[in-house]
Amino acid sequence: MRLSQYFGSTLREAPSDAEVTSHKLLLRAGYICQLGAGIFSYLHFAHRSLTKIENIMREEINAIGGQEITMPVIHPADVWKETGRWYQIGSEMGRFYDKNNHDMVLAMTHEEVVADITRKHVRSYRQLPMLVYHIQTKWRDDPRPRAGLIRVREFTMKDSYSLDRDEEGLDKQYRAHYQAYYNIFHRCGIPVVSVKSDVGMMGGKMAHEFMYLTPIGEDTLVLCDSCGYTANRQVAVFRKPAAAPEPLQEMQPVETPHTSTIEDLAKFLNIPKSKTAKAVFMVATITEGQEDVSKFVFAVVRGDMEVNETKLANAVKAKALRPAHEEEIVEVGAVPGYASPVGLKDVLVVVDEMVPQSPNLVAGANREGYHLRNVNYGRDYTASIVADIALAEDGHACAVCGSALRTARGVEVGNIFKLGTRYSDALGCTYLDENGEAKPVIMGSYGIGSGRLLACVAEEHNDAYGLKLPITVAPYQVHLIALKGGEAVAEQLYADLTKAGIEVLFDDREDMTAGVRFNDADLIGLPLRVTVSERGLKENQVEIKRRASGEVFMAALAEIEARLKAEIKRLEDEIMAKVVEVPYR
RNA sequence: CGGGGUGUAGCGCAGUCGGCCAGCGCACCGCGUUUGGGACGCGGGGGUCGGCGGUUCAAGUCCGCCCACCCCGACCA
Repeated sequence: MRLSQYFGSTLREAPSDAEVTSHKLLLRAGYICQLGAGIFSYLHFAHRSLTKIENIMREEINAIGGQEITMPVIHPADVWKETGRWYQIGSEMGRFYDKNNHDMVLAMTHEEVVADITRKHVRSYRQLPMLVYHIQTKWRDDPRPRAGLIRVREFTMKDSYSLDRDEEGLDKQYRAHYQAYYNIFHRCGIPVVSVKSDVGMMGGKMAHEFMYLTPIGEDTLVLCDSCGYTANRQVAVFRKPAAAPEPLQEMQPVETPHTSTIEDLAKFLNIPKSKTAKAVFMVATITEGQEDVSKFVFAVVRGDMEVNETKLANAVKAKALRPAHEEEIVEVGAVPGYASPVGLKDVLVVVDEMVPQSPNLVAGANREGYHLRNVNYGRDYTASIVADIALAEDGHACAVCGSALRTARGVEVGNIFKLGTRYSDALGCTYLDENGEAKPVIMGSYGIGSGRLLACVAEEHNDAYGLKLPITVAPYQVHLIALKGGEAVAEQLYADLTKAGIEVLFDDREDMTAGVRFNDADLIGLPLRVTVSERGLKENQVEIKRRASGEVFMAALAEIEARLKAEIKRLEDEIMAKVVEVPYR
């Protein structure tokens, strides 16, 4: 590729819209061009990098038995109605009508379509197990696209779907993906950690997310450095400190003016926050039969903890959960700031498992300016549900080994789900087993967003001058620069090296100073730079620079092809050394 | 959806107490000089000032409505 012909251009300054590093650099280096919120064109550099990333995914998924297919981007709504997701998913789904006024859907994922193909073609246990995948455009009308390619509305995803006869088969394919995903990310040059995660809108039983750790991440992870426990904070468990047993005391009101927060209350009564009960009010949307109903949820955790809304939503099987408005709180008879379940009726009370084990807590009196001392679960009130609904925080004890947990931010670059029979049941995917008995196909689904992955690679590999892409992801291997007096030789090198199978980007632009060329090379971030100049040619040499380390050395013109091939091999070996087996957890 | 911000040339910005032809830097075009880390001189081109409506002798500037984009939150396989 000749840089003079590039469709796009480098920018000295990033557009003011861009805030995160990967976004700024990908724009400035001419990789991407934004069309609308969360909608991008991928110019040739990005296109080539994405192709490389996608080919890595192909290799790894092929290696575990995947067969590549292509499924449509536009679906008739019928299949989505059959699985119910047409009704469950809100504004995130792109919907429109075709010319006959039929409901249509822009694909946001492909479980429905895979299940449809399965019910039409899979008959016998002899056809299983099966693994199919495709690399396809998705549309998710995210409420808030952000951070360049990190969170977009239109994106390309590699998604695989496993079909199995039984749980053992599913588990095997799930674990195969687990390792294949690590391989993919390592080959792209980014470190990731896998965490246990919530199943969300996919439904199903078990899921892992693959997280690239970065402060710009929007998920919070909980990690144990001691035993390796990792989880998305949404589902993270921790060992809750047991309260010392003590005899139950008699419940009695206490006047506590201006203590509408746990902080103030603990200070006013001079007790630890763990001796109080915190009330949190939410309104849940719960599906009952065909209908969605709103339910007021009164959640109680110990005062030293926060409510985990995902855990709470799962505990009440809610489809959605939002904080209650003040009027709604008053309506059920509670007093904000001084609330407790004591004395309330006909309210869905969810209590964290720690609360019944903590005797003699201070809780609200449902009366402005008053609390109750020595409130005890079972004696003074009961709950509809007792469950783990507490949020894991920095310093909490690891549930597995007891060491202190740590939180970190991450970007979800991939996920794997054990779906089970949710889609098979809904769409009627069955096979006949050896006994001629019809059984539901067991499914799994596994996704990686390629654009988001590219953004994370850019986020990981850059410096003040620009990108420093790994050889496996960079759009070209070599950035060839001709300085004054080196033009003719550079032309020849461009032809020779390209012919030798080396991917060369040739800066053949006229009337550019050396500074501009070097700066653009640093910005675009190819792993190797070759400079041909009068100065070097006097000694029959050209200069090679390693972008990642900044090392510079001269090479004889006659040996340049061999030297570059050796450099490329070295860079590839460096990456492959990171591709190792990762213990499953 | 709630809160905040921004919209003036391809990019970054000034101009916003209403007042001539709307400016600056970079980029772009032409000529010349330069050429190992974002050169210099001379000469150019490029704007429905986000849109619509209003106030006014006069609107980039004031008022109203709308749109787009960014950030925080809600939401999110």
